[in-house]
Amino acid sequence: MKKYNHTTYAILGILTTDCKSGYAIKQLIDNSLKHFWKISYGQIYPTLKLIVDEELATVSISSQEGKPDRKEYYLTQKGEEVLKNWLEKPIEQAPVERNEVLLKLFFGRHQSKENTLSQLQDYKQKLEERYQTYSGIEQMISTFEHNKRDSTYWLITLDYGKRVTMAAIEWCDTTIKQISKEVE
Amino acid sequence: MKKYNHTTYAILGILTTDCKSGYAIKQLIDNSLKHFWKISYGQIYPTLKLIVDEELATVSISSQEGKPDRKEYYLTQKGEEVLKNWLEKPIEQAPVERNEVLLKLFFGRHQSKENTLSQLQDYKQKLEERYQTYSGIEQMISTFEHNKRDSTYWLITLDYGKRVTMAAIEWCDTTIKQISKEVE
DNA sequence: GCTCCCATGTAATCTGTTACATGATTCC
DNA sequence: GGAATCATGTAACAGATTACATGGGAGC
Repeated sequence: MKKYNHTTYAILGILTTDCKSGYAIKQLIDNSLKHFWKISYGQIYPTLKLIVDEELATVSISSQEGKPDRKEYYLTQKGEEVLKNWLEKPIEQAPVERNEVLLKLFFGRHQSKENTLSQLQDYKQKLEERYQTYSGIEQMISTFEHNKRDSTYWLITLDYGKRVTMAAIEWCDTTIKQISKEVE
Repeated sequence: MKKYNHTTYAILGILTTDCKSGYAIKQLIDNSLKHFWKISYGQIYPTLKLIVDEELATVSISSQEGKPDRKEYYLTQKGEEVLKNWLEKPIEQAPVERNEVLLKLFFGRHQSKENTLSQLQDYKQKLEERYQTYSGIEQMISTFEHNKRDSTYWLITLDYGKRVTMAAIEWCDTTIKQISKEVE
């Protein structure tokens, strides 16, 4: 089976939801997916074009009252097969996250401890804000979203974000303590 | 102060260590940095050229016995200032990691539970292998590296990797249990 | 008319990988 | 001579962001 890039698979996946247009796809990403998957319009529209060229979906124009027309994309049989095939294939490798803080820390020997500490404190604060964001979304889903089938997977991804973020926060704490002690 | 990209800063940082040539930079990355920062030759050599053009470093050819000549790069005053400036600047945002497993899971409603489970088990295994790798390196450093100043920062970055990986493994366990229960 | 949101799209640019080309030196 | 390691480099391609251009419709 022909290979496509990750962006294509992500968009095919989104097209199985209620989001059928380029604009709606972007909204879904900005509302829900952005914590682990971002796509810009500069990718979305060209990719939708490719998807139609490859006959993975068909387009039709939908008129809406009070709003401009929009193009709606619907997966073809072939599109569904390509998506299914990707969903069933194990990932090639766990992602290697680029981490600028670790990079700066690696050069820590050539910095003042005070600067290293302030980097760590800043990082910790950003992580705590992120954790709060995740918790807030979680609360909102638990409170308002009673469609269990939808919300379950949503909550699972949030749980991932929270756990990993919390582990990083704890690392910050430990490291800050350790380096502080060395300053004395 | 003029802005450069992350790759440039990373290379400036590496040039403060004993690694002074393009080849040596690549070795350092493959040996130590690759878990949170990868760079290919296709970036290294052009960036080194840029660094010299911008007068952040000077080059000289170094002859070695029994090996081909190599070019050695040394930071200029300006290069050191640019590096220091970057090291002191707080990061703009904590990195957003693309996660293909979460993406697939997000579309989980449209998959069989069995497939979701097998994705999770595969992911867990990859994470466990990674954890073992980190532990192995840690052991090696603790055993053989007695230069405390160097190894401290080294161990801190490894600790980060271990904590975050372990959190992800625990998430896998919880999620696998939860989804298994739903299958019944 | 102006602003805001809805909606689609593209061009320029940046970032990064992969594959290839080249050649010195050592050891077998 | 051949293989392995050391060493430098580039061209083609892939992936992604940013900024811009365009325009419909609603509400003030």
